[in-house]
Amino acid sequence: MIKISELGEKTGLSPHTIRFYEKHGLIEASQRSEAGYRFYSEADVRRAEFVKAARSIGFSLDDIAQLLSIRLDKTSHSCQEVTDITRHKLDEVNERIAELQTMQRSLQLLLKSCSGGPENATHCSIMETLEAGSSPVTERGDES
Amino acid sequence: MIKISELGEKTGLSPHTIRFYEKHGLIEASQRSEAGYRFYSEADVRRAEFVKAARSIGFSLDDIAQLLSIRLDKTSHSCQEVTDITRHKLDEVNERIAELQTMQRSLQLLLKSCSGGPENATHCSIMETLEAGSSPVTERGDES
DNA sequence: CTTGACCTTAGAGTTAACTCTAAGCTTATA
DNA sequence: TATAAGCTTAGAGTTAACTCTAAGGTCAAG
Ligand SMILES: [Zn+2]
Ligand SMILES: [Zn+2]
Ligand SMILES: [Zn+2]
Ligand SMILES: [Zn+2]
Repeated sequence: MIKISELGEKTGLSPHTIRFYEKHGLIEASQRSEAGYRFYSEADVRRAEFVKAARSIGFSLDDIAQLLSIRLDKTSHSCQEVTDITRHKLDEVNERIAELQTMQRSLQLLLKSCSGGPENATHCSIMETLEAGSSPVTERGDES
Repeated sequence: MIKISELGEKTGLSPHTIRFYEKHGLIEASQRSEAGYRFYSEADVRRAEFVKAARSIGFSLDDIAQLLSIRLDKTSHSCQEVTDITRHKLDEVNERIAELQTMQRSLQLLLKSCSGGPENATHCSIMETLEAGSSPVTERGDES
């Protein structure tokens, strides 16, 4: 049985974060001392490590709550349930990457168009593009 | 001179958002009616469109505040200042894309390892990977 | 018996960019 | 002159995942 700071060291989570996860039902201390100190078993540590691993991959706390409930009773949950959660997360990630890549292209085009030199910004093509009200990537066929 | 809802139609921003931007110094109504109604000039519209364009590209409100102060007096600001802001934003975007791509690879590997079928999750390789405490991408050379 | 490190709780603060609510005033239209 | 649409403000709520604070209790070492 280890205390919260030791669990923190083992998992790389801060005691604050561990308590926060507990409040959200992700982590539990299977024992408390008389004074109320949390004590964690080996199984508690494994659960906390599971949470940490899932978090590192990018799962949300809600996703993790679902994965943990599957973990608690694997026989009554299917691989499909697990892949559904995973695929859904992957979809979100793909969507976000696509959005960011659009920004990336816009920013790269802006940078390519401007010298970046010490001359004043009177004729800066970045400013001009923004003033034209169009993103440099979205600028396809707006008027005839 | 147009009212706030018309500015909203022209820019695709809601009146709420326009007032929010005003509170943060991005947009201003150059006139108010006696009753206090905001009235926007052509120049105000162009400024709002600038904000909208910059926002669409992904600039933060703080970035936009800087770009606007350059726009107000282009002769005393350089192209370099403009590219600095743009490059800094691009760096952030690139960094975020890299993080998301790491997640993407992890999630893809997880999905590849699991059948996703209706069998129960007792031997689910996704669960096993998470229980091993390692992300499937970060799993290089941890022990000897 | 006194430090000092660590633990407890409830609850507030952080970040970004909105988004909405309440309560009341204005304005155009029928 | 109603009625409805639209405007005003201040301020609260939203989201996610922490992060920190305050005020106090516990415990091992010297
Ligand atoms: Zn289920
Ligand atoms: Zn330039
Ligand atoms: Zn400057
Ligand atoms: Zn599986």
